[in-house]
Amino acid sequence: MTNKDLANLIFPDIKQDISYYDEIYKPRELKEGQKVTRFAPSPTGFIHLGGFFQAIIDYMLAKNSDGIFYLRNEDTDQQREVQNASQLIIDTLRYYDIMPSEYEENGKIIGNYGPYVQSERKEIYHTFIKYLIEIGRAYPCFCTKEDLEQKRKQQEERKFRTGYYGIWSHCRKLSLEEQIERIKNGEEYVIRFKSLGNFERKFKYDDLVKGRLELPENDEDFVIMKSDNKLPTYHFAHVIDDYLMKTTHVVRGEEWLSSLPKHLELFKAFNFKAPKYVHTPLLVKKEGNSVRKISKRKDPEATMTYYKDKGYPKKAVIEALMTIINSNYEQWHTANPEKNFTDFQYSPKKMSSSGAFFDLEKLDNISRNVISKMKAEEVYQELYTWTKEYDLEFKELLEKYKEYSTQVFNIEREQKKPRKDYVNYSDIKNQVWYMYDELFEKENKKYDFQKITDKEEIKKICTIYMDKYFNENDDKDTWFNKIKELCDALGYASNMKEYKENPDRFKGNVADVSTVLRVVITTRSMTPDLYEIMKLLGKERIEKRISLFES
RNA sequence: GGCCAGUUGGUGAAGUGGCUGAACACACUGCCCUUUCACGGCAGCAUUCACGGGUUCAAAUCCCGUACUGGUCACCA
Repeated sequence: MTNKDLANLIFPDIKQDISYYDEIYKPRELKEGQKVTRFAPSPTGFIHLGGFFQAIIDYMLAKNSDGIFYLRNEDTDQQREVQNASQLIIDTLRYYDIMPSEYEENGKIIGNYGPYVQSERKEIYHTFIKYLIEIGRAYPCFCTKEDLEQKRKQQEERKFRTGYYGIWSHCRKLSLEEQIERIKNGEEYVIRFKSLGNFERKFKYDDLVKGRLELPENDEDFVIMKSDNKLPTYHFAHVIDDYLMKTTHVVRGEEWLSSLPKHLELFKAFNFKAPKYVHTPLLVKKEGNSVRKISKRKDPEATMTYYKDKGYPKKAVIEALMTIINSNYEQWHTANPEKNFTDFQYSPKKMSSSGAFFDLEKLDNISRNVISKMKAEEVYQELYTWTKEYDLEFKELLEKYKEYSTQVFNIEREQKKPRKDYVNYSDIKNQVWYMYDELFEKENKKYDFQKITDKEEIKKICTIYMDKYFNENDDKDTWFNKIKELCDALGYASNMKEYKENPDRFKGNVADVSTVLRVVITTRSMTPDLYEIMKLLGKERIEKRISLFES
């Protein structure tokens, strides 16, 4: 009886040895410095903000070095797998325009290192596991859930470290004969890695984000192949795939740091060169006084669909994440406004190594800036696209009044200091609804008058203004001068300085009078430039609104 | 509990022994500009870098200890 017999018993169909795959997956022809990165999510639902954050880093690392970014679907956990999730992940990457150059979609493999779905790579993993068994570095374990549970209890009681290691690794000591016999008897088993490490021994490791680390060696005989579906665990699949797919840099969350010794020992057992690791800080959120990982279940903003639903421009979302990734990104971006974010040189070393808050307020601010820099036509297009999915009523209005809407969005826009009214696309309607009669008329109007609230006085101001002063063709200065004339005629101060010096001499000032007009026309006391609003609405509609108010 | 990591303002953070009397951005506050609101401009906002000790002429930066926070300890990734 030899290890080889055991290996053949477990994997009778595997004929090739591991060198076979070195023929298939040749080293990539990389120039000096080119990086190969990957995004490797498990398809358990919508893409998570933290995952997306890592995908951007992967993408940056690859683009910065003119390297390769690929996508691998880690679907070894069929229990938690969610239908369509893998498609959703691709859709999100496509939506944000950070597409990998190698991936698998609808069963179609794009790239030479596939398949890129782990469940399709079973035979590969089995070949490598078989090899490990042959060289005596892996063995079957027949411990049941109950056995393990009991072992853990004992360890806790006796204040030992929990885990399957050293004297606690029961099945490691089984004889070859017994192993073979129990398998032949049809007993359930997993395959465990046989660790040679010593927990008391530390080794130094340089992580690209965290810097120098001191970690204990792994001594656990962790599971590398599951019993039911014979798929590998993450630890094993990671090592094999990133070796075969020639990943140079592994970007993953820092929750993986503690299992790094396992991975490193596996790489060593195969005599593979390990990739470099970029362990990114977790995205956290404040809850009361404590801080916790941002969670899909509790936080709507943890799911990438949130940003699409709200209508944040893609650029804004990426920019917000980039400022967390490297805080000097903002300065770079203001200095190079026309450049694409991928031109920025990302540096893992400059990344904060502690948990980062994703600040929605900051996102709002970035988003305002992004939208304020767009041309009116672009706002129209983006908004229109958004409403198709989220606001059909508004979509119809946009269709009906395309030219007009573009002009509305252009109020105080294409100028040196554009307004920053719009936070995101879902917010625009709240800002411009009064520019559309359809929306204005059905609105339950609350007129927000400020200083002048007497209805008769308001009527008087409106009537006299329309009769004697309003002219559709006036330019802005003439328009304002006429408002001032109106003030003089009615006993309001047309000059603010004069008013401030002698407030008692006047009934009010030009601002108060403007506010009256503004509120009657829009119901709001705060709007963009009244002149432009009136010009767009036109005489007829202004009159209609005045009479609507009076009735 | 073991192991690992982190701790600079309300937030993201710059910072690797003297150029920091702690950048920059967001938020906040005040003033100015002004037909409102915004925008913009100006100013303010950490006498101090979790705490305690040490090294040094000099420490947020190096060392030790303490506290707190987070991660991990699955046939989940």
